[in-house]
Amino acid sequence: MDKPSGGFLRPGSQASSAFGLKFDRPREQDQDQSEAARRASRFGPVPFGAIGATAASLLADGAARHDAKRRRKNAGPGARPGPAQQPAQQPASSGSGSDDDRDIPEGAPRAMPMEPRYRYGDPTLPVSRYRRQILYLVENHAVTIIVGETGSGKTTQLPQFVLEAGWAESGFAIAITQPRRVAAVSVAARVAEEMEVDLGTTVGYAVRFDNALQAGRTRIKYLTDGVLLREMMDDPLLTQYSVVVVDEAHERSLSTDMLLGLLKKVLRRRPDLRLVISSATLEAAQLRTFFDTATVAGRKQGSGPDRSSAILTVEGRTHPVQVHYLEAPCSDYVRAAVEAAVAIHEEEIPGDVLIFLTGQDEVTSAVRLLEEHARRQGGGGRGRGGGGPLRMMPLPLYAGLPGPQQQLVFKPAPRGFRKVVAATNVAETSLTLEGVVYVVDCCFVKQRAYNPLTGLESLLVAPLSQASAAQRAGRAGRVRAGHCFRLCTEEAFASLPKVTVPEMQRSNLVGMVLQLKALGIDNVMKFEWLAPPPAEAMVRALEELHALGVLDEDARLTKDVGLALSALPLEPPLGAALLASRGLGCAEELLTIASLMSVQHVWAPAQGATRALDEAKARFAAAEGDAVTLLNVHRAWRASGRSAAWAHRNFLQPSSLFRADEAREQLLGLLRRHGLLPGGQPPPSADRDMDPVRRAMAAGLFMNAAVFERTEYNPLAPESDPGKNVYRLVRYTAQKTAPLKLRIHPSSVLFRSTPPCVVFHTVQQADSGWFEMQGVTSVDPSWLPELAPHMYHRPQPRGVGGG
DNA sequence: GAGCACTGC
Repeated sequence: MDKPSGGFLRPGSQASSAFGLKFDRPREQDQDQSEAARRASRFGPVPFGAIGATAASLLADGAARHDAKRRRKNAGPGARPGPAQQPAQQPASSGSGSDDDRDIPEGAPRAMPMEPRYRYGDPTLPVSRYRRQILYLVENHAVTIIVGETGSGKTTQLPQFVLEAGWAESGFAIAITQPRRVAAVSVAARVAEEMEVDLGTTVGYAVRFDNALQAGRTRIKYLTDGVLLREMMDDPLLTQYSVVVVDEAHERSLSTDMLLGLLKKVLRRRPDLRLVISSATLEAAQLRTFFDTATVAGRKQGSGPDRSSAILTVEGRTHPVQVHYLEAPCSDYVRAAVEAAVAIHEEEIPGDVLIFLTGQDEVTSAVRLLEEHARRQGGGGRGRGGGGPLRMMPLPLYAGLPGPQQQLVFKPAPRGFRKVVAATNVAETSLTLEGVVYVVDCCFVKQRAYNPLTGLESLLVAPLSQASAAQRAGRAGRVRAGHCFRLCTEEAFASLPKVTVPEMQRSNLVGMVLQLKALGIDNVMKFEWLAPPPAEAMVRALEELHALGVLDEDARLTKDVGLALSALPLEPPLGAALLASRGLGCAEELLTIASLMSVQHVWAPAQGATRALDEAKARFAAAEGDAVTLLNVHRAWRASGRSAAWAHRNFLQPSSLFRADEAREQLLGLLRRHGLLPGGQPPPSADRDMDPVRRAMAAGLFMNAAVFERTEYNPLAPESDPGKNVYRLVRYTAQKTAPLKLRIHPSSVLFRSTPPCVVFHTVQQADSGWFEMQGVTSVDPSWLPELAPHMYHRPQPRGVGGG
């Protein structure tokens, strides 16, 4: 590699280049700030950030409160518990000096300075200045949207404000949902500490497999959105909660979107319930529109809160990040990212570098290139201002990385070293690295895509959205002012989508429709979606559920399969396989297989040792395919006494195996509780006969049945080339263009064999366009019409069937 | 010939 031509970070220089990468003059401001500026100019001076609530309504504070109280009184029993003590009852401290010197209209109420009577919370966080406004809005609006930027403290403080205002009295609790379990647990712990209570008393959490709660005592409850959805199955109106806070709603995950749609329904029935949604800027307006259209019975009667949702913007506490773009597009972003990182290392003052790439593969090769460079340079970073030469310490980071190796990334770099972390999207939201000052962003992301015509879900590399890019850039501003290098031109960046397409619109909806049906929502086509999924995707989900026996001819949940499946925390096809296993006498085996298949990262990443990984896999490999191989793995794992050392020797991740064990226990318990397996005796086992196991797999995964068609040879390849074995989906697909080319994924134990008929768990689309089947089980094609008569026997009604 | 990130009574 060449020496950098230097200085590309210095603002003011016309343009700069590093290793042949030319970056434009840096932008003055980071995304968020310019967005804030635009917002301000569009809306005029924003009184303490409140956009949804007019200044007039805020000025009418006292009167409105009085009205609200009267209304509540008239609402009769069952009405909201209501704040006992209203901090907002304080007269507006208009014009008084405060810690906020923004331009506030004369006479408008101002943020109240922290007062000693508030016991809870951290008054130094930006959100604390908005306590009074937040409580006002929560009191008076059914829905409050808090646009809280990173570091505003909303996640920890909001529930404390609401608690102290009396919303958790008379047995009510406050729910705060998180998209990730680690977040739910760690935030709960932090809030308990802030409030000086034991975790699991006043403040608790609930995530799958784990909770710290005391019924009747826990007032602030952090939970994953999935857990809240599950709670709705028993208690559709969420009667134990007076306030539900949906955090990180802008991520627009499948379960967040579903939850918001359901909460809109709940609000109609429960005028006493308050919903607080935290979101990033770009999504906030859409959320407001969604909730504004709520027509409410309660309002006609003059009870209940204002149905127009309110938006409050709370600034974050991060440092500015300068954004740099390429002058000309690059053709290989992995190489370009490495070159940029090297240039930063050699030219810039200390501070860690975080590189965003799309996949494990890219991360591994970037780390390899960085290591090569580090070796060649003998550690030659200048590290201006660092005193002495700084050496580069390249590290990988992705979700499948075993725990101990992930930990390396979180340790501060040893003295004299600069960490350069090559990461996938984990580092965008799930994991936070301290000490990052430079972000290099390839501006692509690997994400789920769903084609309702083929009914196949796969992972594809797609251009990043501007919103995600802003989030990635923000990772450089946590400790001090930072820099973000986007590996695209500014023009190209401007043409990127503003926000990421919600998962709802690019997923298979089978699981979600099942859950809605279980909640008694019969007409799922009419459900009010925040982002309506494609009609074809809905139709396909209904067809699949019908084929699985979950829905009857009238699209109602069936008593046996439908109700049972909705109780299981499994993808419907795996759940169906588990249910089928009971009749086939192999529930013992299917419990194991379903658990392992629903846990990620069972195998450790090869990290160069592909041979060794293959050999390890070969020790468990079964001719029946990957499901039976997992069964063998689990039997050997148990025989080893669940030894972590044994797992490591066999390229298995003990943490994943333990998680699968937990899932297995949970599933077994659920089957027994619902009378689907008798208690007090072990589940039926097929022992050594794997035919029932394969039948059970086919009974659940018959949608994904494929038959061997032909071997395709590449005319240019040498004669020794084994060619590619082409499979064809058995079921009909609505895709009218070229037929799908399916093959067995190289990670499958069946990769080198050619079973005539298989069912698979997932499919992956390779760069070459091939769909590669993963989690493959060889089955007998004659089983299909037997096990799935809806799909493989009946004449085609419309779109389904055939084969 | 090789795995984005999550989640669930």
